[in-house]
Amino acid sequence: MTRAEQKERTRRAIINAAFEQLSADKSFASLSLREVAREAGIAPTSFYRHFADMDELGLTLVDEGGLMLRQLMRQARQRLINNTSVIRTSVETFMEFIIRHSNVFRLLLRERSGTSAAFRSAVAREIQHFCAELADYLRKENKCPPELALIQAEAMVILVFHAGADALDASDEVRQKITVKTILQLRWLAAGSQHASI
Amino acid sequence: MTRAEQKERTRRAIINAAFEQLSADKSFASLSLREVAREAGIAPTSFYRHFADMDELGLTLVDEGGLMLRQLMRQARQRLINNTSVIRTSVETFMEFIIRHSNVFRLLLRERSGTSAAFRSAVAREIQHFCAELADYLRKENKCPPELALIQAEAMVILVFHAGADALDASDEVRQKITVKTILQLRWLAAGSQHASI
DNA sequence: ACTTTCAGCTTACAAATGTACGCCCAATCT
DNA sequence: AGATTGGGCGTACATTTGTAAGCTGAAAGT
Repeated sequence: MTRAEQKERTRRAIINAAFEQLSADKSFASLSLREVAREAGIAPTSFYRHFADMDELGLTLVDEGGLMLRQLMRQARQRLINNTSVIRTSVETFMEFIIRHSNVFRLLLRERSGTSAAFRSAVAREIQHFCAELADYLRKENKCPPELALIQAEAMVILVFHAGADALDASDEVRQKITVKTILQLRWLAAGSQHASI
Repeated sequence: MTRAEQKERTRRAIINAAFEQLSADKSFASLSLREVAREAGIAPTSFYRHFADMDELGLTLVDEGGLMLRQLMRQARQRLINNTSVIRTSVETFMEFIIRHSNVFRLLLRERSGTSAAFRSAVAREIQHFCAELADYLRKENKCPPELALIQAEAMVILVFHAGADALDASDEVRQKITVKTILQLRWLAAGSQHASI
């Protein structure tokens, strides 16, 4: 095995260990370097061969999380081809994401308002992408004026994100109700912005 | 000075010390018992004379923060008497609150998605109050069906909360833009729910 | 007047953490 | 083949943490 391969392998081990340890009761801030190293199966000091400190690791996690989110969006758009309602499909896809990758979503959710400015802006950037692409869609579909489309998209993303946060701790049944509720809220927003622009 | 008075006084010193240390870079979770005790001017072990552990202190802080929020709402309603727009007044009052008590707002914002289930539900309860009272207002004012009013209120509160989070780090100018944007979003919601119920 | 209560203190300790330093050895380079 | 590089390790240390145990003195109770 080449040296670069091995290095990349332990780097992934560290990243995976960190994602693994994140949970409802454990935020990234409460993760210690030693803990991560232990889970990754390396000595504490070996950590520094890959990241300067925990912050650097954290930013990597946020980037990867954002990437997953964007992949989710593309997945949702693909589904749209054979389906009617944008809003319903998007919300349902999002809900599937937070079930499958709840730790990733929790990371984004928490660091969005966390103590590190770098983390906050990293998450903000990822969400920004999310909003921009949705706004693009709204412009084409509903012919909103450009700035209004972005404002509408932002509101929608906020509502979906919050719904996801609620759904994290909920049972399947409750999650279903949250989904329905969120769809309703998004439709109001869509209808309201249409109505107002006339 | 009576003994009970003195006890209450140091209890407040602890609470104030905790609020004092909260900031953009310092979450409650990153606060240590010793740190709080130091700031409050007592020995670390004396802390236990007032709270069983840091969690108990934290829940007290959340309760006090929620109380402040409800007081804010009453204040907003009082203003309404001499004013026309509910939405504008509410958003502006909220913005004033997060400027005056940014540490309190940050606490609620963070613990809403924090690592302690007890904290999360405590914050959720406070926000619930917020939503319920707004829903009440919407029912009377706009004659929405009861459940729809609550759903609308929840969406509005989420949007205002998020706007507050954004405004925390922003300049006066940017905060003004956020305010305008949020008002627009809330009006869309109001219009959309009216439109849909017809 | 005396006893009891109890907020606050000092001392003490075990556990965990970040990280500096230096060794080792296999992959890589010359 | 020999020299170099660099990922991984063990040891070590200073800090910080939560909290247990026991003392003190003044307020409150009798």
